[in-house]
Amino acid sequence: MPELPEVETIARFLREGGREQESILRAQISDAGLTWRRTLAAPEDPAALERLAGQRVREIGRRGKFLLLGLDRDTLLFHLRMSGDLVVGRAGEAPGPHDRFFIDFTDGRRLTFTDPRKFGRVWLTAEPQEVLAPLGPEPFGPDFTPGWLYQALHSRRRQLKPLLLDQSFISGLGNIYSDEALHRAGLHPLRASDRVTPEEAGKLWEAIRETLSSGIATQGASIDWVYRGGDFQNHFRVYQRTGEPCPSCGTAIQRIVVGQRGTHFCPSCQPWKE
DNA sequence: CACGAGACCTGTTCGC
DNA sequence: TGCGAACAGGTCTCGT
Repeated sequence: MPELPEVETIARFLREGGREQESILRAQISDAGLTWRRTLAAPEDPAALERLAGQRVREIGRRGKFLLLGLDRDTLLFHLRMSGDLVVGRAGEAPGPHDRFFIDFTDGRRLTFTDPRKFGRVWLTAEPQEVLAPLGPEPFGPDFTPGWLYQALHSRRRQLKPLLLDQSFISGLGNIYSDEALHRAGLHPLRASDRVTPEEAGKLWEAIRETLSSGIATQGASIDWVYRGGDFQNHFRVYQRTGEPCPSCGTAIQRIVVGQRGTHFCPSCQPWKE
């Protein structure tokens, strides 16, 4: 599930609350539990989770695809990878089969990290910047400008699709939103980054922001069993629409594999160029 | 530096 | 109906 809009949606839900659910801001941790060892990326020793007890949630944020819980002395970072999710429930209940990590609060609630495929990771650290350091600019941050994008595209020679997926280039895009953004920009996914013109870079800049904005506005995409609530899957232009007509021109959407990822595009709106 | 393959995992859907 | 193959929102590591 989790690309920038889905993680942002979850962060807002935890911060602002939702149906029947109050914010976990200021909730105080009483206990923590780990039911799948490898889910904890740091620290090495799970016994160190004991230091969570007593700390309160002071801040809830997102950086790229990381969800951050700022505590009194530490930060908890969550990366949901392919199938992770964060849900609020009652403390004391038996963990479900896919629950990997949880923190209990003194008010009787529990925040559970659930993740069927076990790819997700949690970091507990006083230095979150060390985990986040490799990330490229935030798509809605001040560093991400059309001019920056143009020069960054030209500082390397990569195919556009894998480059957009590279979190050290730009943070937050995943397979859905990169396909959607390239379609909006009218750029072929295999186009060489250093061949893009300033005008095309400007289009791509705008397409990335518009695509992510509509994803956030619809509370992310829910596909299969993995995610709940969002509606962006009903607004896909190309993603998982192989053979269906392009919403702009009617041409059949094509699927190719790029960097081992399914890639969807309109051969007419996104023509191949050297 | 760029790229492809394999690894890490489980669950669902597809094709015969 | 059954069963193996293919596929899935991500990222890391290794070899070329």
